[in-house]
Amino acid sequence: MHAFDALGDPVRRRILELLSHGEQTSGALTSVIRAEFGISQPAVSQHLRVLRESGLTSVRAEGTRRLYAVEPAPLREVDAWLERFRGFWEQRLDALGTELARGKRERRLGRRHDGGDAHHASHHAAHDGRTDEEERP
Amino acid sequence: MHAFDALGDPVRRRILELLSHGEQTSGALTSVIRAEFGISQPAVSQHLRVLRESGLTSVRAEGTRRLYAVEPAPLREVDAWLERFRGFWEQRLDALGTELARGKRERRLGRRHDGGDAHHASHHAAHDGRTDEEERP
DNA sequence: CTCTTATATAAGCGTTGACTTTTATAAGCG
DNA sequence: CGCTTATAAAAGTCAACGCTTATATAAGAG
Repeated sequence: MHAFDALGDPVRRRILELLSHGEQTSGALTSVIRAEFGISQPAVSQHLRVLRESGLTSVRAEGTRRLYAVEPAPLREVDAWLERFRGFWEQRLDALGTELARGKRERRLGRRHDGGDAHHASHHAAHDGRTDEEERP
Repeated sequence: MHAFDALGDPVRRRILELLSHGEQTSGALTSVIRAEFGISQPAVSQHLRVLRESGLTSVRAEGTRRLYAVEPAPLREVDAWLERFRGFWEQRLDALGTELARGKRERRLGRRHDGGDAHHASHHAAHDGRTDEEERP
C-alpha cells in the first residue's frame, strides 16, 4: 500500500500526529482516537495495522504493550513527491535562501550517511493542538 | 474531499505530475493516462472531476477544450502537515541552510529549536530516487 | 491456575470508490 | 444544417474499505 493511500484516512493521519511527539503504546493511541473519533478498539488496531504494513510506523513489544513509532521513510518519499510542486508557492522566496536550502537538502539526500550517524530526533513539545479537524460519517 | 484522499490514487497523482510542467488539456492528459493505465476516457474524466472538486486543479475553457492547471493551495496544506515530520529526516541539516529555508518558509509559525528527547533512530540506506511507477489492480 | 489487561485477528456487513458502457452537451467544420 | 471532435454526466457493477461484534493470544497479578 502506498503511503498516500494510508494517509488518506483522517484517523491514520491523527495517529501519526500523535506519534510525531514520540513513541506511544497502542493503548494510549487507542484511547485518544476512541475519544476523538468514537470508534472501537479493533477499529484502531486495524488502522495501526495499515500504518505498520505501509511502513509508516514501526512497533516494538514491551511486555504486553506495543510501542508504535513513526518510521520516516515513506513520509520522506511523500515529501520528495511534493518537491516538484514547491515552486508553485515558493516562487516569491528570494533566490539565495531558496538555493541554499534546496541545494543542501538535495545534496544530503543523495548521499549515504548511515555510518556513524547514530543521533536521534528531537521533538519540540510545542503545542499539542491538532491541525486537522475532521469528522467521519 | 481532503487533498490526501485525492492524492491516494496513482492516476490522480500522475495527472498532477503531468500538470506540474504547466497546464494541459483534458485530451492531452487523457491520452497519456489511457496509455499508461489502460483506462477509459470517462474514467480519466472522473479523476479530473475529483481533482477539481478537491481544489487541486482549476480548469479554464478554451473553445471545446478544457485546460487544467495545478492549484497549489491544497498541496501546500499537505506540505504544511508534513512539516511536523521533517525533523525525522532533516535533523542533521547544518544550521545556516536550515535557518534560511525554514525561516523563510514558515516565518509565521514561529518555529523554535530545542535539543529535546531522543527516540526514533532512523537508519536506512538511501534508496529509491525514482518517482512513481505503479500498477493498479 | 484463573482472572484481568493489552492487543490483535476473524468474520460479516454497509458504504464508498474506481471502473465500465451509454448518453448528453457543446464547439468546430464541411 | 448535420457530422465530428472534445469532454462531461448517468447508471450500473464489483471490489476494497472501514466499521462492528466476537474471539484469540499472551503477559501479569493474585
